[in-house]
Amino acid sequence: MSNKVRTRFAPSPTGFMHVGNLRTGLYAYLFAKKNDGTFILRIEDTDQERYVEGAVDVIYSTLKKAGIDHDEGPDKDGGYGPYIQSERKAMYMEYAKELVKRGAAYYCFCSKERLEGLTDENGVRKYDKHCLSLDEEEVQRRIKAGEPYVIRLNVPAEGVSEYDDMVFGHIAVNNADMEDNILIKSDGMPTYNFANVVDDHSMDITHVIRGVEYLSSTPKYNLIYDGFGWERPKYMHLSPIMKDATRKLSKRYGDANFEDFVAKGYLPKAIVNYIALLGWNPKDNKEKMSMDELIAEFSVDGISKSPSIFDETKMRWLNSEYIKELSEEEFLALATPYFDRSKIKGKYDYRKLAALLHKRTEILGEIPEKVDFLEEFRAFDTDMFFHKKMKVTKELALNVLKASEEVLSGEDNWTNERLQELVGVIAERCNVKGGQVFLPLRLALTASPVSPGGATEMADLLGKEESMRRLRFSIDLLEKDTEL
RNA sequence: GGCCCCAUGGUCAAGCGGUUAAGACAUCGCCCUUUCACGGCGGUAACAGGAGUUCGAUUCUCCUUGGGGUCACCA
Repeated sequence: MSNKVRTRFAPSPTGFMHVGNLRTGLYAYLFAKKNDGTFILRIEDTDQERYVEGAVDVIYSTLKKAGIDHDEGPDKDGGYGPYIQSERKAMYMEYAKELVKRGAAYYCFCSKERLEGLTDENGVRKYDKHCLSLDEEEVQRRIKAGEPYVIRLNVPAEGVSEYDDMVFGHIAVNNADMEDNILIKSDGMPTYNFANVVDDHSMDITHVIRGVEYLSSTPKYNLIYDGFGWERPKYMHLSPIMKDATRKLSKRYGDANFEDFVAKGYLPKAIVNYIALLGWNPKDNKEKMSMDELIAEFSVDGISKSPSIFDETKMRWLNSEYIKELSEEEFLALATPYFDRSKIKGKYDYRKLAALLHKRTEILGEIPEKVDFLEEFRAFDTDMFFHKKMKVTKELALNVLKASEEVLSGEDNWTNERLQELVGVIAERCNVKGGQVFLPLRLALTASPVSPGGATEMADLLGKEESMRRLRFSIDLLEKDTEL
């Protein structure tokens, strides 16, 4: 047993990784790295009911994408294996027997019927230690006779169990409020409660980092450690991430999985950065942080005790910050699959498009809707041309567009730079300000109040032929409208 | 229902007895290479309520209210 910090992340292979769960793993990782410790991955697959095929691979790939590297795990033996709970089955019964010997646990033969009879008016049931009084001889006789049995924890009938949590502080629970939980089920398999303690101890876990749902049952875990005479680990319980004030963010809502966010166009780094900030904040208020910075800044006193509501809007912002710092090449590479998924697949200059979109993209997933207008030009509401601040009216817009048609139709050097110059010419001819040309022109070409670029950039992208076609179309539309 | 825990703007949150109660996101307004966006600047907005303790409470104590968790042969 060394003094080195050892933390673990013990997910169940039940499908995609939920961000709340990932955050727990992240904190365990950050704490270990911050303290020069070891971070261990353990797969808790004892619940065959919930087991999902391929889910173990999801755990690996999620951790890899998130940049969370485990030092030990099923694929990285550190001498504390096996790291998959189902492969550890054999050891638990022996440990349980040891605990019985030490008087901290006992055999129980009570029938389901008898147990149900113990239910009180609130529907709450607490085992009455009925089998605790059985003597050794009778126990052995009944086991030999093949009677089914479980092994229960022997919680003291009186007194208080307490411990100090690293984030919640002192926690005290009356022993009388705790039940003699089952450690070994009648099928000989351990319950989670027991397996967890045995695993943590045999893997030398020094700091147990997990969700608050275990806060009040931790005294029970401690009773097991005490029963064996093992040193208790330190505990760090984490408040949940909520969907809103009353609902926990959970798999059931289907929108909280790491993979789902990646699919929507969030960069893994941004997701990790955001969830790191949910429930924890560094002393200096820094928000955008790399994994190395997170490790350097991480501290337990920055962890908050109250639940945090997941705010996707803020994560979008953080994601846009990460996108902006990408190089043009990197952005083009990331955007290309989204171009291919949009209506403009295979058309237009992706590089040019990417350059325009780069600073205007919060999440990659919104790229298709931002470029679809290139292929979807149709009748629109001409009220868009009315702009009070720019002093643009439909009439003015019509004049400008007509002049634009004349000027632009004779131009063969169709580049952004040249078009900029021509806007000046048009403005002069109509005796209006430049902005009064840019605005109507941009609207005429895109049929949309917001576009991924200015008027000339849009014209450049569309090419002369298509630009002229749209210009004509918009003029017709406006003429028809202003006549009425 | 018993027990454990939590409580600062719409959201994340700083604050650890004396502050004009930070900052970020969102929102609103203004500015900007005359249009979109980016960017810059600024505004609106909070200590759940009530008793104490104290010269003085957002900060400490208690109660109320609200919320979360937990009471399994699930993890």
